[in-house]
Amino acid sequence: MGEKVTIRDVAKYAGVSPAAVSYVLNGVNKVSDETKQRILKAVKELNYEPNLTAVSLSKKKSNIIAVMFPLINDSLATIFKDNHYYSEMISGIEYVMRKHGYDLLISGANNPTECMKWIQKRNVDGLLFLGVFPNRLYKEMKALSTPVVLVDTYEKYERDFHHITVNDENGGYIATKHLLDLGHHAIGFVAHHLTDSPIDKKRFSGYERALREAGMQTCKEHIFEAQDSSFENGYKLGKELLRHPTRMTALFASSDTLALGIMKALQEGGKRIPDDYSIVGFDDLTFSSYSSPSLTTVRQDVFNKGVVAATAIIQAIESHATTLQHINLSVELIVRNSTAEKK
Amino acid sequence: MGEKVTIRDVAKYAGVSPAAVSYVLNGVNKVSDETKQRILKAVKELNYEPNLTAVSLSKKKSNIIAVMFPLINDSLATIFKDNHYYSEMISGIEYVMRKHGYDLLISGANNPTECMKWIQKRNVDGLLFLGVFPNRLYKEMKALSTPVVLVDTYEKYERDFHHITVNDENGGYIATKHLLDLGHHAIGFVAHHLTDSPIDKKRFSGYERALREAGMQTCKEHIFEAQDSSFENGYKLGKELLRHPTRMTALFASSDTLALGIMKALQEGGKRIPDDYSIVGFDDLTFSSYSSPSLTTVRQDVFNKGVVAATAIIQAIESHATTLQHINLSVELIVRNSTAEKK
DNA sequence: TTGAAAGCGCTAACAT
DNA sequence: ATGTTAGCGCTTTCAA
Repeated sequence: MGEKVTIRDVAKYAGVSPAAVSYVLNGVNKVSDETKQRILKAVKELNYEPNLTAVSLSKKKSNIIAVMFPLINDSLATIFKDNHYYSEMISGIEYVMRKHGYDLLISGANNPTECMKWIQKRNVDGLLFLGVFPNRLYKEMKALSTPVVLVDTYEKYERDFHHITVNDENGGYIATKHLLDLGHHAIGFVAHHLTDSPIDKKRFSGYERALREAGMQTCKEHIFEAQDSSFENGYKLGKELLRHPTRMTALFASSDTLALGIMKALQEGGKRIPDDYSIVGFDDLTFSSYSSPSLTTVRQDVFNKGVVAATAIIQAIESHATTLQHINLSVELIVRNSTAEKK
Repeated sequence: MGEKVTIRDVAKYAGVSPAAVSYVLNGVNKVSDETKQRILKAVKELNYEPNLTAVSLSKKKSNIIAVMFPLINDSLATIFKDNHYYSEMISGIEYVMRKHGYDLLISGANNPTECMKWIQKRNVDGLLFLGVFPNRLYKEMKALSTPVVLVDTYEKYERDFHHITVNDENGGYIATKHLLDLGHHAIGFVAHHLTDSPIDKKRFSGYERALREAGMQTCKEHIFEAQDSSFENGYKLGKELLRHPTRMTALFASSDTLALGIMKALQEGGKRIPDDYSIVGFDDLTFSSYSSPSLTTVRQDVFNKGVVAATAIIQAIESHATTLQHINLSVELIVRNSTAEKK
């Protein structure tokens, strides 16, 4: 194993210069067909594999793309653990990267300075930011010459980065419309963070639009914030709901995990879903169809989102085009058993 | 941004040689305190960050650890998507690696040759194999000088690699014992793959042991294979169960996802959990406590498993010790609402 | 204690 | 078409 064969070995073996080998390997058309064959043969026989570290140093290109997650309590734990969502997306990202010869580095980021340093040191070719980071981070990022693709972030940064989003406004709209069509009037909206999260804002405006079209107004008492997208906070919120009688008969939650947590608490409190409450989630995670009752939700194709994000960053890296990409993916309503006509 | 400051710039600025700077940065005690301070000052003022690619090339150490997943249908999809389990573990791994200055590369592997090549090319310092891979892969891996830590693989490779496991046999035992204690006699066992999966075999022997101690025999009709750990296959199996009347009153499934899928199918078929069937899962994923009913399961601390695995690989890399580590983590039974006394 | 210089393995400008 | 050579940025041996 230790006997690493270098480009020099190949060159010697083929009776040519290292440069010639490099040319052949990099598709530089400077070598006669005859020697080319000889070189290729040597490569094969010696089982030569170029050392990517050396290539990186020389080309100043690492073929590594980093996927950054916000850090919570100094670890990816919460985000990763409670939100399936990201693993599905990473699958999509990995798939594309592997096909294109890039490797995928996973890292948490919170401190902008640390993050910037790390990017420089590691020499990554591109960055994918999944989720929402502290504002300062984005600001510093702008100074970066490395291409950045943002996933799930809004207008604020449109001018500075590529980004991939889904049609959250429409998602909020169709979810709410569905509930209205079922005859519900008092419909709650459960956000993660209404103030911090651009995504939630969008979903909320879809919710508002649907109500408005139905001639209704949003009502303060029907808006809730869970702080994050965990089951647990959904559950807590559900318990809270049980304590305060309300005229609501339906809820639209900004994520499936939240919706499922709420549903659980409500059920434990003796409420029946969908008889007492209709519930709609957002995302359509795998297990949302396996809950009891199965969850009506706004589906986004998360694997595909990963594919699109990875494709975008690779394109940004390889094309040197200066135009920013802004891709907005569509969503669709999946009606299952957590929603029903208002009694 | 482009103006990358190199070690030479620092040296010049401090009026010393690049070597001196390198010494200081690497804690080599060869520099007078006076110059050391001068160098440190220069580093700070120029905001110097060593280029890790160059360091890698020079030191022949990348400070990158790769986490390998088996590829299914050419993507991580299934494994990642349907099994939450891995995301929780990655959180643990990332946490430790970041603390120790390693970066985490994620990659799928199936073809052993490709995999080996990739490892060499990328110059990774260590490998973490999550899950079960084709036999050929392990065989080739042995030739590798790079340290490898296996997670969830058994005896077969004990002599060749470090590995982290949980006490699966005991898990199978306590799950079954719990069911027996509740008065169940006909207890089904649902495996992923009984033949291929060393984990399932262990869990199965725990199951057998409990039965044996209770003076019972395992019964062929009570053993099932789901093929993988997806909800979906659990669901299918549940549907199957509905079609074939059985005297079973309890089921122990080798993963939570499987258990939840089965539960769903059974519920849809009008069966009541735990009244008609008691169900026990394995893993204790976050959402297992949020199902209806919440799932009784064998808990393993997956985040911690990641922490332990990462710690082991780093130790293997840095200590050059030749003794193989074999760490077996404990499990515990979490009794929730999917199990009850036999009526 | 300090520094010059020879690598690490590859690429690319330049010369032949 | 092919080879020479000077980097890429850092480490480390060796000499001063």
